[in-house]
Amino acid sequence: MAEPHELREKGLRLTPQRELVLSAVRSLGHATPEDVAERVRQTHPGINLSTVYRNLETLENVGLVQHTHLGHGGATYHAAEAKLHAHLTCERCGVLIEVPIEETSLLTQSLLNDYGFHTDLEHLAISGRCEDCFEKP
Amino acid sequence: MAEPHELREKGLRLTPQRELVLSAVRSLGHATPEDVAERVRQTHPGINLSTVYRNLETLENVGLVQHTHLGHGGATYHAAEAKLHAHLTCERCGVLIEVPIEETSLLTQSLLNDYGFHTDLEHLAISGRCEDCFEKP
DNA sequence: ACCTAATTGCGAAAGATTCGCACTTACTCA
DNA sequence: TGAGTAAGTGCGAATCTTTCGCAATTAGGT
Repeated sequence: MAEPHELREKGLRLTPQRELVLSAVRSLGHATPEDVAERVRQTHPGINLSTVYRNLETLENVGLVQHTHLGHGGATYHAAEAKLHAHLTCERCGVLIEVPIEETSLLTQSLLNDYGFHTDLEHLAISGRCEDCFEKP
Repeated sequence: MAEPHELREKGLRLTPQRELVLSAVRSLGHATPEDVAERVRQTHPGINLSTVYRNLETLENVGLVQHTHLGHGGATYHAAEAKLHAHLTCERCGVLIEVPIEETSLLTQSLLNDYGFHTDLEHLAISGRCEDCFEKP
């Protein structure tokens, strides 16, 4: 009667580290690998950063998490079951705005028609200036 | 009657390295700092990578070049006088498609209306799958 | 309980970018 | 035209992020 754990259903071994990485991503929303590691360390201080990286990759491969590039270097991870959304990031203050994917359907439709390009707005953020930062130059 | 050099007009000193960096960016189109360095080395073999980085930053500050994030780590630089365009990058094969900025005006308009967000599509690419890569999974 | 392959920890390596500092050089001005 | 000076350069080291190899550990099947 043991209900199969969601990780096992994906063919993954169930390790404390892996569970903690997954739940950290879920509770953090958008997080860098470093953020995730920090959160996991609260309950599992010894976790190695490599392990975090490897688990994020593994979890992404089975579709439980996703990463997005918000601008510079690092990727951020979020749970895959979160509602589909595009990301707006302010170049100035870094604030992150989530936008329902429907908001962008006119664009993705025309890119498809005109260029045969299948847009994936989840993977890369849209850059710009938020209202506040736009006003004060 | 010495006509002022464009770099001098921006208040910058005119060094061989700086001129070469600028002309490398102009002739390369979209280039990483490493690409730029390689090109500059053809005429100025001794140039240091730090110098390339510093000049790219300087040139960007005065508005002669711009950088764009195409996806992962590195930024790429292009001349600022190039026509305004958004960038589509294929996640799979990395091909880069340039799209006139008007193509995206419906999106930027609605992001402005709905979120007060001033979109800057030059700074971050739009990710997705090109036609070829979409067909073969 | 036992075996095997997956997973982890650790330290090193790789790649990209930045920084400090001493030396050089483009430009200013007398 | 010849200093003087501040910007710019080269060099090496430092950072930061991410990846890798390998030996030790451990989860899950039998």
